[in-house]
Amino acid sequence: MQEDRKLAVLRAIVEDYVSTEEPVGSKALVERHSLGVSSATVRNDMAALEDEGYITQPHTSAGRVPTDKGYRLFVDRLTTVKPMSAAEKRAISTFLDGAVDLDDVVTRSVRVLSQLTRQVAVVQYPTLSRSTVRHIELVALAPNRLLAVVILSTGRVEQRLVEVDADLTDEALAELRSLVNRSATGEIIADAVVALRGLVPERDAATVAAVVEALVDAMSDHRSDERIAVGGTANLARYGDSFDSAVRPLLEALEEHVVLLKLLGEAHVGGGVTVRIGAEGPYEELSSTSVVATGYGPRDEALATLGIVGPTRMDYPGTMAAVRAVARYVSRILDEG
Amino acid sequence: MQEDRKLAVLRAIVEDYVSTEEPVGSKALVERHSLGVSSATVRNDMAALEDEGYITQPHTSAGRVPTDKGYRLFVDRLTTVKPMSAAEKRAISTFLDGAVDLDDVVTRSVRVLSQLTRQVAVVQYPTLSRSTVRHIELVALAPNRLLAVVILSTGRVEQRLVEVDADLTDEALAELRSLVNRSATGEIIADAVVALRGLVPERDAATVAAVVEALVDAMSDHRSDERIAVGGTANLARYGDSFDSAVRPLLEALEEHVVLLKLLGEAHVGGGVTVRIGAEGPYEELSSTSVVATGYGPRDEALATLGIVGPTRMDYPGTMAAVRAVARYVSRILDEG
DNA sequence: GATTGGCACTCAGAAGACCCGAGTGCCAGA
DNA sequence: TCTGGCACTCGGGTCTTCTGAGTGCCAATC
Repeated sequence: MQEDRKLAVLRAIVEDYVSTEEPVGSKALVERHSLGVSSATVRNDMAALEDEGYITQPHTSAGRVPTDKGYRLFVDRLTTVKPMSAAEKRAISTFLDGAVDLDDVVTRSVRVLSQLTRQVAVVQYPTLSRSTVRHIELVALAPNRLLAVVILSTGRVEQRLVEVDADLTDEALAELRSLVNRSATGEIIADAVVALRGLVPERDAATVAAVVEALVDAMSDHRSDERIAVGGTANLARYGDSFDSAVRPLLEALEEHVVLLKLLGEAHVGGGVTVRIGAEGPYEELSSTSVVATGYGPRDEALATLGIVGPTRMDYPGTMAAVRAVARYVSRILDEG
Repeated sequence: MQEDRKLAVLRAIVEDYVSTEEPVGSKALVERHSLGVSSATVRNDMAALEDEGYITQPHTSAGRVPTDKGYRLFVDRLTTVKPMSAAEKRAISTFLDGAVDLDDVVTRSVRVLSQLTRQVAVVQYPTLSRSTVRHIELVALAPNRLLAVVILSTGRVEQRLVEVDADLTDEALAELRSLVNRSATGEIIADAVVALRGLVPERDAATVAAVVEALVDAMSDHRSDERIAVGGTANLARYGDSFDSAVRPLLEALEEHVVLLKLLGEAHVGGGVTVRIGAEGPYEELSSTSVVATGYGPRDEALATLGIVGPTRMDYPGTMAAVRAVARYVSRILDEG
């Protein structure tokens, strides 16, 4: 028995099952793929593949279906990520180029990704942690009330209202503004927080403290770390069968951004596309869903993660290509912005 | 035949059908409600109600189900919006009080609303159109690059990057800043746009024009008008039956924010809760979904709309109460902020 | 005139019987 | 090692039967 033919059979099974959504039998296989052998031979190979745990039959006298292990082998060894067509590339870049700000980039990424893959797309907003402070602005809204705005290198803008006890003159505000900017501008978040906390004001101590607290709060706000955009949920309607078992927990996971972040979080920094198949992950309710994700960010720093969530029965090569392509374009845009 | 007993029968049918999800028969009705008459009498009433189009039977020899018209009558005449329990009120207010900024208020509203009603909640971000400009800030990021930040009375902050041809000195920037603030601060958006466009700069005409364009763009940006938060989609899993016919179009509508806005848009300004039942709306695919919505905003200005989307078969009194309560609390918070 | 008990009628959906054919495993022969 | 052949399995479609909830209507009663 030839080892590589066995792999060819596995590949054929995965491809057929993904496109037809039905268990594939030996006869159908030899008809649709030119394997050069008879169905009986294929049956022998299939029996071997089943012994090794790569495929399984839902019931006797039915065709075979890939197992998680089978998909894993397929993804790891039988897949060459096929490049996107020129038209698709153009579509991605022109669509993303139209974005007006960071939020819009994320929104558009979700959209393009879900449309390309026809799956549920998930894009994490760039995290604060590695970005640097570009500028801090203090705006007086009323004599005893001001708005602290932090502008980060990623283009993210965080704001906080600050109530102060003593009324501030414009001069005092200007002085304060330059004070905090001297300490924080150009620093990465963590250092900026330390520098701000270490400030020893000459006067207006209470006011400075209040402002610093607001700034620190804005910078270390975990809410923004956890911000996530989800799109393409309408694609869930294509699940059709297995509604309760698959869609319900998935919808719940999509609402629970913490869960989503954990799922995405497994994506490695090293530029590659990470694939988690079915029950490989920690959530047994999501045992029939896969995650395809990758990091993105300017200058190949993986500031955040994006990807898609879909049924284990999905077109992995195409999906991986789309995820990778979108991540690259987004990264490039962040580079320029 | 007594007219008010007929209405009591209709009410009983709606209530039973909503709770059991099954067509209700005459016998079950007299058992569960103390109507004081026999099932035969109820049958007569039901026949009359059916003639008038308030109820219908899915097939002969099945119980009755309310029609859209039946729900409409129920909502209009048989419902007294029951007040929320003290505990629920407390839950709403404490949860919403924890919000740190406008976006957070919206996010939390969606969450609390979907949990209270166990439906899909939709909250529109406060529109710009009626808000006023509180302050404009210009921040130099580089000599020929600046960030224009517009702060509105609703607490919304819009920002735009501006590239300018000539390098700007700090003095020139300060002058420009005070110029645009003199024209726009305190004005409602529409007037501010006119004022800014009418500026005749003494020098740096190209720069001023670029900044003004960015500001106008930020203020009249329809994207923000159309921003919407959606939550509780996991509740769709409870639809169970009628998956394709109901959930798919609904998921699509939830993705298409324009459609959602139209649905919500029907909510009147006049403080009341608006209910659109089934096919009353313009989208025939959503003929089995209802929308319960109301406006909200500070000082009873309806700046935006919030509400829920769910199956026609829903608990209208409870849902209407929840929508109203959340709208009130959000309005109050906007009042204070 | 409104209400009620009685009764014949209807029909969706559950339960069971049946059949078909796709697919398998295995074996003997090439 | 591969192939053709053959007996076997069994999920799922189809058809039939049966049951009971629910109806409509009528004559009797209040």
